[in-house]
Amino acid sequence: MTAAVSPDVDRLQDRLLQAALARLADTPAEQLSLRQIAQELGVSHQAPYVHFGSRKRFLAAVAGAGMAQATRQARAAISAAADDPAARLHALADAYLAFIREHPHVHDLANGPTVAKADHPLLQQAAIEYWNLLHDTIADCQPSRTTEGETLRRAAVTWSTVYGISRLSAFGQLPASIPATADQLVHDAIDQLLAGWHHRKQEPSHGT
Amino acid sequence: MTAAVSPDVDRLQDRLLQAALARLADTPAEQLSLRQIAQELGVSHQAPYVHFGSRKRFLAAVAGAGMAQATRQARAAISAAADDPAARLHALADAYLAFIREHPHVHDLANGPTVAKADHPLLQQAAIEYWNLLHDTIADCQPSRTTEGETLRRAAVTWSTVYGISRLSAFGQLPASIPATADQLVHDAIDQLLAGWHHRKQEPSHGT
DNA sequence: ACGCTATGTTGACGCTGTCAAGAGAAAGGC
DNA sequence: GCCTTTCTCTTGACAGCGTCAACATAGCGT
Repeated sequence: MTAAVSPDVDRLQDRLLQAALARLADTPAEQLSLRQIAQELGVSHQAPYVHFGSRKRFLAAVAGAGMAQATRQARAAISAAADDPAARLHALADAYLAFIREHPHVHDLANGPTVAKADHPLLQQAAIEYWNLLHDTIADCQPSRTTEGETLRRAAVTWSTVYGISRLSAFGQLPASIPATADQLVHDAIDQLLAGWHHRKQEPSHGT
Repeated sequence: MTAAVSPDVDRLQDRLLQAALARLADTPAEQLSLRQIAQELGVSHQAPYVHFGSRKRFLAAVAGAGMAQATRQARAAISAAADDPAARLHALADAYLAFIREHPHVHDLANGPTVAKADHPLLQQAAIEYWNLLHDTIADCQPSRTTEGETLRRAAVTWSTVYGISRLSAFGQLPASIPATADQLVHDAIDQLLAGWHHRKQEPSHGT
């Protein structure tokens, strides 16, 4: 039972994760080489293995670190938004879009079949925290009588929609003929969902 | 220049693709080995390379073959559905769900960063055909006065929603606490979208 | 002082994708 | 006829990869 005794004791672990995240900026996770990362940091090819045990667990930790960073950015974006629940939801969607655009391979790694949440506690924890953030932000947009089950379903659908548009857009899978940006599609879809929840028609207004 | 002179001349190419698809049933694309596939078919380790040039192009062809098969199944499902446009859209969503559940790794390969549509004509063609099927099925659900641009946007959002729910569900990313199956979420979301399309419209959206 | 645990190193193994060169058959012009 | 080209496929080699095993070195509690 020991935590970090001093801030720079186990820096290698963090440096490995940071180096991997840096490479993921322009390289898919599957062609990421542990040996190259180790060499880049000037350590032996076994150093990553010492700390993480296997490539899979290392990648899971990388994904966890990336997701944790995304969670922090999303929280900051929500805090900076207006006090309106709907505005905060839009801000969260913007943060999601920004994250997947800046780090598509981190997102792909965290949500793909390569690693499982059980592969590293960092990833498991990060996934829970991100989901809680999504859930709470969406729950704040619900009318007062909404049941928790209904809120969960709406959160799942909302997240899936933002996720789908963002991911298809990030990997260029949406046809170029569509006369809208991914941002427009996402915000329109959210407005539509919000309107459906409150079930009386009005013109949704949100800033940006 | 010749095409298939006889039905069993270039069978190796197809057999390679089929063997790869079979392995993708329970193995992620990234840990698929061309050498193993070749050995399984009793040919040399260079045989796949002869036909496809590189691992990337081979995987693109595999993804294309898988997508083409998915397109056929989706078409069949639509044909078997009732004559109602909404029923056909639901049937298409069911086919999509079934495909991603049966072949999650094929779907992941075709929509991920590993291969690009330009890597093999088969994939490019299959992507176009699937999109056309989606677009046409969704277009049939639009009120008569809908513009083509609006239809395109709605098709993109609808597809993204189905895609998001299906993919998150297929890879176990949706929390277990949600009191609904992926099928229920998908069909509820589609019903909501359909209702939104036919209901009195809110503000006309932005232009191009 | 001693051993334990954490942290890193070196060396080897089998597997992978890819390159290079060649074998054998079919196709087609002379 | 034959000769050349093309297509299909094989064999052999190479560097890079993840991983296993064994060893080195420090810090620390007892």
